[in-house]
Amino acid sequence: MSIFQHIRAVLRQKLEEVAPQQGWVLSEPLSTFTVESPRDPKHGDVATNIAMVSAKSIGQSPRFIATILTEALKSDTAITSAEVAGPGFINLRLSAHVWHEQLRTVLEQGVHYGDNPMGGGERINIEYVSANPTGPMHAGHVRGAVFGDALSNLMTKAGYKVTRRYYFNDVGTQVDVLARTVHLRYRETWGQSIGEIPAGLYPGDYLKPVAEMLKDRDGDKWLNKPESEWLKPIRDFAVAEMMQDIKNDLALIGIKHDVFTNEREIIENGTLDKVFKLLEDKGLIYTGTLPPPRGKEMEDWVPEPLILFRSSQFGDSSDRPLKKRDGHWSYIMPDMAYHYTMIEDGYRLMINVLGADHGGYLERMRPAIAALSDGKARLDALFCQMVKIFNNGELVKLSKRSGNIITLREMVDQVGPDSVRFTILTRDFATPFEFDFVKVKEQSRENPVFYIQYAHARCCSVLRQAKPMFSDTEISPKALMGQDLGPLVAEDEIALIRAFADWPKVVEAAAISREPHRVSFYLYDLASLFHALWNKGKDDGTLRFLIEGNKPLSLARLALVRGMMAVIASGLAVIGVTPVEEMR
RNA sequence: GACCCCGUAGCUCAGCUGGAUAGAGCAGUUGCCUUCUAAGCAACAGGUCGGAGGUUCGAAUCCUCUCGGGGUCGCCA
Repeated sequence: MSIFQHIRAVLRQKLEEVAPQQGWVLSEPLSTFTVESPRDPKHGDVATNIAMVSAKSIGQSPRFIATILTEALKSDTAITSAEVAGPGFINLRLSAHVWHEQLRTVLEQGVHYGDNPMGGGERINIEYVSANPTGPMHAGHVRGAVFGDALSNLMTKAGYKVTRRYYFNDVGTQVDVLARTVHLRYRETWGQSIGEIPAGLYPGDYLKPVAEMLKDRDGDKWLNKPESEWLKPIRDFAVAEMMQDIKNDLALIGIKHDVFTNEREIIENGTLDKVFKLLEDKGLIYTGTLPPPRGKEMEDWVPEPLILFRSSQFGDSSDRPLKKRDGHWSYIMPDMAYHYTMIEDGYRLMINVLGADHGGYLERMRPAIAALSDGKARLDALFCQMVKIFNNGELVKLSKRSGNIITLREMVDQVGPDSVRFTILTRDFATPFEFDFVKVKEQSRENPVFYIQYAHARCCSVLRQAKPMFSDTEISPKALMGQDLGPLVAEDEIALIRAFADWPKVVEAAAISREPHRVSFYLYDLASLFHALWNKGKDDGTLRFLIEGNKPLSLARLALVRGMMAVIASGLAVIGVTPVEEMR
């Protein structure tokens, strides 16, 4: 049980004890009060607003209730002082012993410290990136990619069994355009003059290597053949190559998916037909004509009867066509089948990380999932807001059409993977993100991520110093757990342990709100406490971690250093950054 | 016509499900390396939290309205 849970239980118990004596009637069960470590250390180790929250139902002033409670609390052995403050807060100080036990817990659990059981081992699916294989990873993909990856780490830490999934469309217009462009580049490799890339095909040079590989594999086989013969084989080849490129690019920032699901397979293995039949059997499909969309000029709008899904029965603003006028499936049909495979597989929660430009997706897909799972499965979408790229204050217009893109590879080459990840993960995903290439490059050496890594490196440095000092003593975390931690009494030392105690709460809150950036800020604050402590040791020799001739104190402080390393490592694992042993 | 996101220091952003004097980094000013790595520390300066109402012990946070910026509203993906 964590310190906060313990205090919580004590508070509730004391209140229930005191209430009958005072003639208070507790009309509702108390659960909304908070128990937290206050920002201002003057406010004690732990603060609670229980008196203020319960004031109304009790019918007494918050300060009066708080005064009664503080008297009762003083009998608890973990609590050394309790006082009323401000409008009715109760500020508690806890015995050093409580904090020493907390540190032992950290040492015992290591990188698993902060793991939370809230997920209960439930399998969830997190889909992210999911760019179609028609071009390289670029700046626009990076945010969702890093966010999705960190969210997966976070949810794993919070006790979920996460499948990291990439879903891509390898059917339809886009991949046909890909194939045609590759064929053009292929002709180019044979010395044919192709001129400018025609409008409608993909510009940029990135398909040249693909064409070269095609030439190596197939020779001149497709040179003078009609499109009907080469379209399919070249498409399959190009899609496979592009997916490989994407995987390689993602690996540059440490991203690896567990499962790749593609549209073609879902169509070819009959899942799509099965889903269609299923909806038909449920009476959710009919033929009808939709009104033209609102608020948008539609020049080519032709009212025509189409096969529709009754999604308005499930909260959608309109029914949705499953087939286009030309008879092909509309994109939502394979997507519905894709989600059906996951429902069949037992997933009840699916999280999709999308760009803000996919705003309408959730409204369309949720009804289908409700229908296909009889309301048992749920899709959540997290919309990462747009990334605007600036170059020294000037907005860079990115467009795939003109071939003006900044690739993921360029970003990583110039800024480094850790800085890229950390910069993205110090923003709420819902906040529009301005990424100034020049500034981030300039600041890459002073990126806050190094501040955190530096704290870890300093810990390692202390350990290196300690080894010769204590050549006869084991200084592993497990061994240090058994040390007497009594010498840890300094205010700043206890403050650090207090911060350790916050970590599990940060994990939980971040997981509930799906906000991995909270982890970044927590780690930064933690590192700040450590650096301050370190520098105090420079001013005052008695505060150094290792004190020559005082082994009990040094070993106790080594335990603190080990604890720091464990929490930093535990947090950086969520961010996806490796803790370093030294800064170079 | 409807929906979503954002508006906090000169700049980039935090502010945990309503809490105590609104925070950090960068930029600016000033100190600190004979001592575990100065990629660090300490301090100064910088704000009508877009605006107006409301809810209550208490609002940057919740509600309504409003202004500004971005996104979406297709049989496109």
